[in-house]
Amino acid sequence: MPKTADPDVRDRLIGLAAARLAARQPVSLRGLADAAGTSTMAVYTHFGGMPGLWHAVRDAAFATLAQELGRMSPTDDPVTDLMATGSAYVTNALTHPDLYLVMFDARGGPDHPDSAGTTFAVLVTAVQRAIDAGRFAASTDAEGAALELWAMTHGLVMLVITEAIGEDDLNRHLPEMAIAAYAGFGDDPVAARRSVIGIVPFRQRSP
Amino acid sequence: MPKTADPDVRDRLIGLAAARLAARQPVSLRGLADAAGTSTMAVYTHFGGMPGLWHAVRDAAFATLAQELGRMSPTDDPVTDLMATGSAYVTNALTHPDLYLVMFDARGGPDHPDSAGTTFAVLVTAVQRAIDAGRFAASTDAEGAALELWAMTHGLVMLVITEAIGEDDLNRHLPEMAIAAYAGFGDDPVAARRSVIGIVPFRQRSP
DNA sequence: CAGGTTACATGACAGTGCTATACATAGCAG
DNA sequence: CTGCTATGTATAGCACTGTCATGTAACCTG
Repeated sequence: MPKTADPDVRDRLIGLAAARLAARQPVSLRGLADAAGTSTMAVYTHFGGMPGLWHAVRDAAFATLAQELGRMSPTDDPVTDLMATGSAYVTNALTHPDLYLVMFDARGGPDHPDSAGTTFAVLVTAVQRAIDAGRFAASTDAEGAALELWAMTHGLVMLVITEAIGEDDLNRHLPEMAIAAYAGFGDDPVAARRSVIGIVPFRQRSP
Repeated sequence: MPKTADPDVRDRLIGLAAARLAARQPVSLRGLADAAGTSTMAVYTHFGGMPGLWHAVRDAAFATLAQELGRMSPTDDPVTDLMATGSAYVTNALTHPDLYLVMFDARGGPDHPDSAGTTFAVLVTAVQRAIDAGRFAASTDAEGAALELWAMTHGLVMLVITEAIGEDDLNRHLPEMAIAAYAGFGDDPVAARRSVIGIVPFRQRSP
């Protein structure tokens, strides 16, 4: 009996929100509805309100990131792949800093476990490959190691986005931090250092 | 000739803003002015607007943190002191998570260099002590090493505050990450590990 | 004590997210 | 194919936000 909601409107709202975010324009309920050619109520039927919209934007951003990281073609060196994954992660974050902030907005509330989870799983898999290849100690906890790599990368990225440090600081220090982490996971420091060569720069140019 | 602004009103506004932040109450211009027993214009004469108020709150938070970290009494092991500094940093952040978010709010704009700078200087000094004591390689860049330790700690803290990971994850992984970093700075891994013992837990209890 | 300058009070304005109500439309029952 | 019903959407208003123009009163200087 019901009239079905138009999923196109939903996608348009999410896309427009991300676009205004990227353009550093204020993203407001009325502005979004006008741009989408609908009324403010559409946001409530589809998302239940602005927080719900932000939640959907965040989920979409994580899905895009997971897809982006997932389609990287692995080389014969799993540690090099790990470093390349980190590089892609940083590039994504610094190319869309406002979207990255929404992804990690503290006012986001608990999300579906598959939002950030699937993205994190990509990293865990990459770590597991390094373990299986014997580069990391067999006793290494893949999830724990992935969490540590994620945390250090996230920290540098956040400091860059909040302008506490410069982008050059990130390019200078992330390789060194990664090498130290890899060594801590039982990798040969020399091999770890070799795996990092040629990965930088993390981003081609400023936007 | 002029009528001088009351610095007491200024301090009261900053303190009330921080208090409402800690109480997780919405901090609005009118609510603040009412609680401070003044009018909304006081915020404009003292801070030029709400962004200026947030800026002042952030500066005050950094000053408090620098003072808190600075009055830690050094032991005979500079690396242990470094770890203790990190522990105090984490405790401060997780005890006042909303204030921590304001300190690193991306919409804060460029701040006076002495705001976060003096806090960071405390960490640089602690690293320099480890270098002078021969625990870190003499070739170690004190500022660079401090930045790396800061970034990894900040990353873990932010992930905890945004509820991407749990507080127990931080307690579990920060020591390991620090040990790996210390080793990368040239410290003996065994000595590094010994320096970390007894530092955890980073926070006594949940708030 | 007078003058001028400034902090602070009042009120209005544009904008925000949210929601109660009215309307239009899509889908199923007959 | 018709009519009912359930649902998405439009409209308008509410309470709230930060900002600023104006007015008043207090202060310091000369």
